[in-house]
Amino acid sequence: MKIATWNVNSIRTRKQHVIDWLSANPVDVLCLQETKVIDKDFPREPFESLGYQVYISGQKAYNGVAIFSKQPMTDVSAGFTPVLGQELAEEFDEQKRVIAGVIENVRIINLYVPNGASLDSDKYIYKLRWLKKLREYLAKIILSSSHELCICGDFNIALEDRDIHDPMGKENHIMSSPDERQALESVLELGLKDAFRKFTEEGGHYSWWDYRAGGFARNRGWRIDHLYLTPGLFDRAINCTIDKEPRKQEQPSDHTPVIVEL
DNA sequence: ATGGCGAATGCAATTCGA
Repeated sequence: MKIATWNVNSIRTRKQHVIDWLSANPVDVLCLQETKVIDKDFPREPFESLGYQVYISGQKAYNGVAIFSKQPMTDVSAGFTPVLGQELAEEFDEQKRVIAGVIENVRIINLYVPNGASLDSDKYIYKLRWLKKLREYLAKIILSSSHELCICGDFNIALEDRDIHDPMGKENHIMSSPDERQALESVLELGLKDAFRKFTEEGGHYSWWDYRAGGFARNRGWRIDHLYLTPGLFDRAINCTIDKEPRKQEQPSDHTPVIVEL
């Protein structure tokens, strides 16, 4: 089974890119972030025509997540509240950042973690609180179900310096500050391992490059899109790669797909 | 890195992203 994650930065703008990529790379599951569209306007048809079930949780202009799956998923849910309760709805589920479902005894949880803007921003506080809530959400799921987990998506965090093209002096930079790294480490302590690092130790491998200042051409990137697996799945992983091809196309997303093969 | 680029909204200029 192949599972991929890709922040497309608007599914309407990137529709043809995703069609082309899926035609060439017919993965079993594709998790998308930043779809940026309300559910009734999501372009379902081309992906259903490619043989995918389409599960979406979107909103106007910002955020938005989706899962495309070759086989129907069970127990599909959006947001934290189906697990943690309705009292969180306004604070955490107004922004559409979580969609999950089960396929072949694997629970796939697709995330778009808040960016945080900068360390002096209220959005950074929200990012840290959101990650703490994510930990509660995952802990409860782990306690109440026997499925293996694949937690994937745009985490907006480069966990280690080798995940950044130029890590010097990035302690106060969003996506690499100690507090947000610790918040993610705390999530991973539940028993999740980075699929990409099972196969690749060296730096220089990124999933996002800034549109500005020729970021991609100069490979000035960050590895912030991740696939984290519970131990049973991690053992089953036979490959995990970053496909830079879509980032080379005209009018690309600033992110590119990451794929794990189980 | 002061900004640089791109998308959405909505129709010009602003907000957001990372």
